[in-house]
Amino acid sequence: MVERADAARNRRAILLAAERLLAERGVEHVSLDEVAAAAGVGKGTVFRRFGNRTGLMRALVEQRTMAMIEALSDGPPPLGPGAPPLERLIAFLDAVTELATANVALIAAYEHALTNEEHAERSRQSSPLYQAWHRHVAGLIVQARPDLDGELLAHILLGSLHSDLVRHLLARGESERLNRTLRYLASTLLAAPATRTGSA
Amino acid sequence: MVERADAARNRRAILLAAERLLAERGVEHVSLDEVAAAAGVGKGTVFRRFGNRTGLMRALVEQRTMAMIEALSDGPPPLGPGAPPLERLIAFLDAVTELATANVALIAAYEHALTNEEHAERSRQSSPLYQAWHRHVAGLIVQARPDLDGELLAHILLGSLHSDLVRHLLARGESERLNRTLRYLASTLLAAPATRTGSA
DNA sequence: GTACTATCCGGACCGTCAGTCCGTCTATCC
DNA sequence: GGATAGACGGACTGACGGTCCGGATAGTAC
Repeated sequence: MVERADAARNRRAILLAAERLLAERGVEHVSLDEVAAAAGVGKGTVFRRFGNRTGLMRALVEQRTMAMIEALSDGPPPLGPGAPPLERLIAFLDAVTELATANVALIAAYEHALTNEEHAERSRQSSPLYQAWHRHVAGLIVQARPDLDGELLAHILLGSLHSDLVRHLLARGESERLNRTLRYLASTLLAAPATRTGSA
Repeated sequence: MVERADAARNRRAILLAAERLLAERGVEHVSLDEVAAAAGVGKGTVFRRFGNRTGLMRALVEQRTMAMIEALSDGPPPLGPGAPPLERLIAFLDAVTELATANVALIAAYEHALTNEEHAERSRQSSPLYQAWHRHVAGLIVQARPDLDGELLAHILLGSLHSDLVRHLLARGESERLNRTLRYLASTLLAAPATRTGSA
């Protein structure tokens, strides 16, 4: 059964209203009651559509990141397949920094909702979005440097995009600085192993 | 005026109860009502002592980290002053990994409480504990590599201790793996600049 | 021991919010 | 036009963080 027209209309209205409110007030100052009111629907409708607060936030974030995720596997290089690992990694970091920068409020809302979840294995790492990103980065690292712990390093790299830090930097208008350091970090890590003790 | 004996007794009881409950159930399943009940005091007492949820969590965390923070400036090398930067950095990462590993529940509780705070400049980065750590790490990086963005790299390094990730690794009994990769990362970063394009 | 007071105690109370429930309404299909 | 699956909305619930204040008590002075 296809989604009824009124349902589709309401879903759009809710997403739109949520996005607006989230941008206007902070993450913490938007209740689902308000979202419902702003969208001109009942609260029940919000929950029927999105399950819970996290569901709504996830829908918002996915809306903004889907295109990029698809470009990772199907798009043109260097983001998509075809370029050497370091180039792809840098392209990815650029793209993800830009996304994170443009959507701090949204991502903060999503992460926050996640950490408030019940389920044992909540937490950032278990969200499908994060997993897709992580798989990608870990894969690239391992391709270039099979001797490293790509999986863990990918977590650490992605960790620097925690909305906390991004917000901190954005508040001072320094998102470009984040990007520069990430690029540096990536190049240093992927460079051919130096003759040095203590390799991983 | 010195703290009254009953007040001191209650403070200890509350800290103890909170710690126990936090370890038993998860972060999200401990309300201050319960802490009060478990400590055998009224709820008002908890709030008078610690101000709010965050205050209680902070007190718990500080209890566990004070010793290490003092060792950074006053203890023997390599943790304290006297050893070369890389050694000190590695000693610090060892110490902090151990702390984070041993106190995931506590730290998760603290971070979570922080992100629920009202104030604009909440967030991890603004807690005094984090700032002390950050200052230390950033200082060491700059000492060894004045050409790098030590401040930001310090954020990224510390970011890998976000309780999220630590919990993720601990759940699989791999805290030693985290430590190994951090050591590697630190050594690579602090190594003398290679002849490479794209330096920060 | 008594009296006095600064401080603390406890738990009833409040406002807010995520999430549920169910009687009513309506888009869609025939 | 009528039947019905599914959507609608908003009152309701339960939980929680935080406040308040009348009553209790540690500490002190004598």
